[in-house]
Amino acid sequence: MTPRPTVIHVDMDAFFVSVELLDRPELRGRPVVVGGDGERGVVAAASYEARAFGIHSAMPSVQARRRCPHAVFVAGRHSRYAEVSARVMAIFRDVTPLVEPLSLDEAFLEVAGAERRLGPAPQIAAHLRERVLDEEGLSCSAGVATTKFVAKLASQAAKPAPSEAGPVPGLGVRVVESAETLTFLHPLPVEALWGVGPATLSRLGRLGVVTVGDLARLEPEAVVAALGRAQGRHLHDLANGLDDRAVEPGRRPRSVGHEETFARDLHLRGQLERELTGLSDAVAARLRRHGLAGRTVTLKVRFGDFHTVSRSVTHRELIDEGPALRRVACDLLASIDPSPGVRLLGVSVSGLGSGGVRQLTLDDADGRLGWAEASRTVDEIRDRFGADAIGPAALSRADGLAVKGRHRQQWGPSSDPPAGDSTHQF
DNA sequence: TCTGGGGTCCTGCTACGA
DNA sequence: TCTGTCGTAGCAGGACCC
Repeated sequence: MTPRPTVIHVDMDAFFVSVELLDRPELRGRPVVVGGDGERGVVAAASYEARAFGIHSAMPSVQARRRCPHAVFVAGRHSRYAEVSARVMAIFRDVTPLVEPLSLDEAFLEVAGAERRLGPAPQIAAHLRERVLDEEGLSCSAGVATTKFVAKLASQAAKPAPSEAGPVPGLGVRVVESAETLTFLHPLPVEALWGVGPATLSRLGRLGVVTVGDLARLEPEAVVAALGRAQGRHLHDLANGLDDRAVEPGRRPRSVGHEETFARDLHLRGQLERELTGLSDAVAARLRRHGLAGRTVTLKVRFGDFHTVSRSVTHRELIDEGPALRRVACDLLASIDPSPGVRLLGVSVSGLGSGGVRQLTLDDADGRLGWAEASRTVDEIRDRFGADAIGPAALSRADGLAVKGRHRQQWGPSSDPPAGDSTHQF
């Protein structure tokens, strides 16, 4: 018996832009770009009107502005998108508990268990679209298939298309029956497969692969020889419609990190150590919010020429406090010469476990105040007054150098960094 | 023509203990 | 005691995704 399609992939249409248009309806019908507006900013999302000018996400903002000088640039508001996303995900969970969010604006749903109540999967997909539109005023596209990756490709096939005359509505829901899987997949360009980026595309190109069908027809050994064992087998399977990954609700994060590109390169170790204070504080706060702590700390440094290095160290103790994390990060920074100019600095923590157990704290170093207690108090203040209400005193300075609210802009340094600050310090 | 920030996963290398 | 091998963990880098 052929399997029925019961996996749904739902993808919000131009999500960040659509949320902005909810709050600023006067911008409807205009090319709108959400993202960083500084010289080093990038586009996070573009309206279909902006896409008609060739603007797409991850494009440098300066390039987007050149392509469409009359576009409206809007700074992103991550917390607002997260808030709307949570309500959309709640609608999905109302239909099935088996929801696997991929990002703020898309998720997989396994609906086999909901079909008796709500009808076959294509009907459920249409029902979900209606509810998201009715309750949140947002449009989304859905793909329905027997496997996750085909459902994802199907949702892309259901999306609206940009055009100079405005967006052309898509199917809304695209269903790929089991028997239809290969005829759907094989004409697609091979880069449509999840996991084929520029580097893999170029390697496959050397084998004469252009479409998914070309890849499917190759011997698996040839693909493995070109791409390595794991990726080669995986992509060859996908090209043949094989994907046994299940929808996994409630996946735990494997790492938590924070990184920041500076408005201009930093050359002095002291400047970088100061930045590490803010980054470590932000990472530690997020770890605690999720009830997590980690053993491995990784420092990422990108130089002005885009050359990027990382240094990591694994400790016995779990870390979830800013000062302890900063100390480890500064130790890692000591092995790097910043004098050529550092463009980006990042701190991440992996090897995660449950937080709230014995941790590496400043108490170990100098026997003073318990930072665990101070961290909890900081968390409570942020819960009440917002993420920027309190911050490390080391980040308070008057020269405005490369400092921005850790929780404001996410798509590159602003062209107009916030001056001064009214936060409490510690 | 210029490349953000949040992640995941894989590979190759090295160190280390059995 | 020395040498080789194997498995594993840690580290660094790269590719990819949204």
